[in-house]
Amino acid sequence: MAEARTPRGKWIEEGLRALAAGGPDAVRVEALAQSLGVSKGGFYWYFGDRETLLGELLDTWERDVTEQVIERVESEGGDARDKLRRLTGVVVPQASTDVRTDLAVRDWARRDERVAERLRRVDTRRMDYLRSLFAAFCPDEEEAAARAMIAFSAWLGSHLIAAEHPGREREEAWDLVWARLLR
Amino acid sequence: MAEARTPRGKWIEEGLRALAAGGPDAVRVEALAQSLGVSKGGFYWYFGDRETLLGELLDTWERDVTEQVIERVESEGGDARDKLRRLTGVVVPQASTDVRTDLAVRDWARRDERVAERLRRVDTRRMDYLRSLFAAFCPDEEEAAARAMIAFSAWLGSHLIAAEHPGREREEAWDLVWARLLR
Amino acid sequence: MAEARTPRGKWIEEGLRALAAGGPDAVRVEALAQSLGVSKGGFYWYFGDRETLLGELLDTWERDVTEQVIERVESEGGDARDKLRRLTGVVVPQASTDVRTDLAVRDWARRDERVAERLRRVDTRRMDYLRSLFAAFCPDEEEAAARAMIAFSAWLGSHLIAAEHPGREREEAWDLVWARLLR
Amino acid sequence: MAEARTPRGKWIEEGLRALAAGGPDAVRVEALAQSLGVSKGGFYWYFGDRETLLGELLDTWERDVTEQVIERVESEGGDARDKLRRLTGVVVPQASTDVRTDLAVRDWARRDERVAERLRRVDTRRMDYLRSLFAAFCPDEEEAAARAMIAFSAWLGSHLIAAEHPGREREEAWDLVWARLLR
DNA sequence: CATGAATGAGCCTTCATTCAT
DNA sequence: AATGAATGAAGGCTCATTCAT
Repeated sequence: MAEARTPRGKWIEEGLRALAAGGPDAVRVEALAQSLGVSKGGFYWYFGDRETLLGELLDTWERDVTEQVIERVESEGGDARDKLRRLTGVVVPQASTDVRTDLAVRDWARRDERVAERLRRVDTRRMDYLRSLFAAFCPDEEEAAARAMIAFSAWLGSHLIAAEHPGREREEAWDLVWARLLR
Repeated sequence: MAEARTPRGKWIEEGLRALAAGGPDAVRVEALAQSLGVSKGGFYWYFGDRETLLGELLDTWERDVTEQVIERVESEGGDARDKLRRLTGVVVPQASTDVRTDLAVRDWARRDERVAERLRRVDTRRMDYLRSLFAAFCPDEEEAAARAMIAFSAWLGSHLIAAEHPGREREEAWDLVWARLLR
Repeated sequence: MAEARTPRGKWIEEGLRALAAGGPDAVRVEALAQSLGVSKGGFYWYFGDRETLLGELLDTWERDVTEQVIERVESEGGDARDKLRRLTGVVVPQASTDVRTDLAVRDWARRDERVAERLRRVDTRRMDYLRSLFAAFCPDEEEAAARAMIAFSAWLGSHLIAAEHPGREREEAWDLVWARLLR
Repeated sequence: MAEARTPRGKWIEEGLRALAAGGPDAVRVEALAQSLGVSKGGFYWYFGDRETLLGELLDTWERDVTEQVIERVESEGGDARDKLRRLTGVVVPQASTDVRTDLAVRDWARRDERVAERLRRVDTRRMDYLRSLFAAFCPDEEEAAARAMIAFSAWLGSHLIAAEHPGREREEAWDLVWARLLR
């Protein structure tokens, strides 16, 4: 049994990389093949179809940013505030958990209802988790919900907003926002 | 001299519409022509090539979401809180000020440094304005900066996060967030 | 208004030629373009789709081998026997009425129900006409029907059967068959 | 020495099936392998390349529709008319003697001179046999030749002509034709 | 200004074939 | 003999662009 030179996983990995970098349109069979140093034909051995790959990219992303991340955060213990701090800091050397992948999927969802549905599922799952963490130290349910939303928005916003020198060091401003959320 | 059947502005308008709906890749010369009910010939008369149109779309967007919006908000008077309230509510039947355009540009910026530069300029301008409004009733400068960021993030986030039933009515949660910012 | 260098009709003509020579699979956009001395891209100006061309080839063939042929045969007068003689001899410098086109369509029909349906329509029309001609001098209806079938089969068969020296000159044998049908 | 899991004959059988169903273009190595439930590796073990298989399909077909059929018809005795009746009715559960195979080969012959040559050989052999049978009760040699041709054409035609309701029941009309040939 | 037509590059997919195991 | 994997040559389709009128 010969080992695959370019196993299925490699294609997905490269696909996620491309997705993060350039959105779904950048997930081009030929480009992936070239990045992997193989001929594009080989792609079809595994996937039959570009659509299929795209679907599996979403599958992988979905799993990694929900179950996997939550598990990781939970497994290390600590109180809700610790977990929240860890959550944003989860540095995973995985294309699927790259914020850019998240942003790319969000963009994609705006044009494709199937993706939108998935995103709804994923976001609902994440918001539920976030809210539950905030609820651990926010007596008011509404307050917890609001903080969860701000936290999520802030995470996205900090990667989306391009403003320079917003008064003082950008980083510091976000740290302040974050500190207030954990108060 | 007859009026142009399809003046420059029409192409830009349609271009912005396409950009908002499907991102830069959706700004296809042929598609625009079809939407306008003309052949693409006229397009090349005005723009020479697709890149040029794309550039002008950004020009238009840049002007509309900065100067134009600020002017409009300022011209109607009131205190800073009034202006902030108006800011988010600015309902303009213009493709350029559609949030989706903003999101599309943000996505685009991730792949194109030239767009990123523009976005930096625009975001900086907006953040400055936002911060100045918050500063009007926030004695602490850091606090004003933090609120400005949250406000901007919340604006984007409320259109980006797809979670369903975040505890209670989605709208209400965002209203709460907004109310806290204006406190 | 510039004259099309390669008008729609040219593509159809070339398509029929390819169809006659190699069956539907030989109707390749690229091959046609090359035969016409243009780039394959131009094809899509007219047809949008290979399927569309294929459909129009059938339309053209259908019209040419029914209405057109019958009209031509009828217009020159004479009695039924004259018309029958003319029918087989209709030498038209048109790809659509080339026997090979007929055979190609027949082959195609075996794999594609939509084509089969068309062929049924066409064959029914032709058989009706054939039968009506035979009926003009065959008192017995059954006899006319049988002769029509033999005539049609003979027409196809004479182009399909590849046997050499069937006893004597091939041509003569078919002439004999034909003579008996007109008796 | 284990038996071959998929012996040579299986490939040929499946190949003939594909040929009958979709013509030579449908004889695709991968498709055959899938039908046989194996990978295409074995194919190249036996045949080296597609051309070789195609050649053997023709070999098999040639043998089966000439020697084999004639032998079978002869072996059961009876007079010429009996044999003729049996000839058309030869129901063999073999892909090679399926009329569709015959039609496919005929189509193929139009595009490939090598196949055309084979078909000539086969048709000559069959016509000779047919003529000899008719000659047994047709004193006139020309008459026998004509009937042989009509018989052959009718066999092909009855499977080729798609007309509906040719006056009365299709079947009956062909029976009448056949009856006249045996008169 | 605008149309009809055509070009060519780029991408997706299929399939015969090859190769190491 | 057979499998999993990969190659490369077609061939279909899209789209920015060009050009003559």
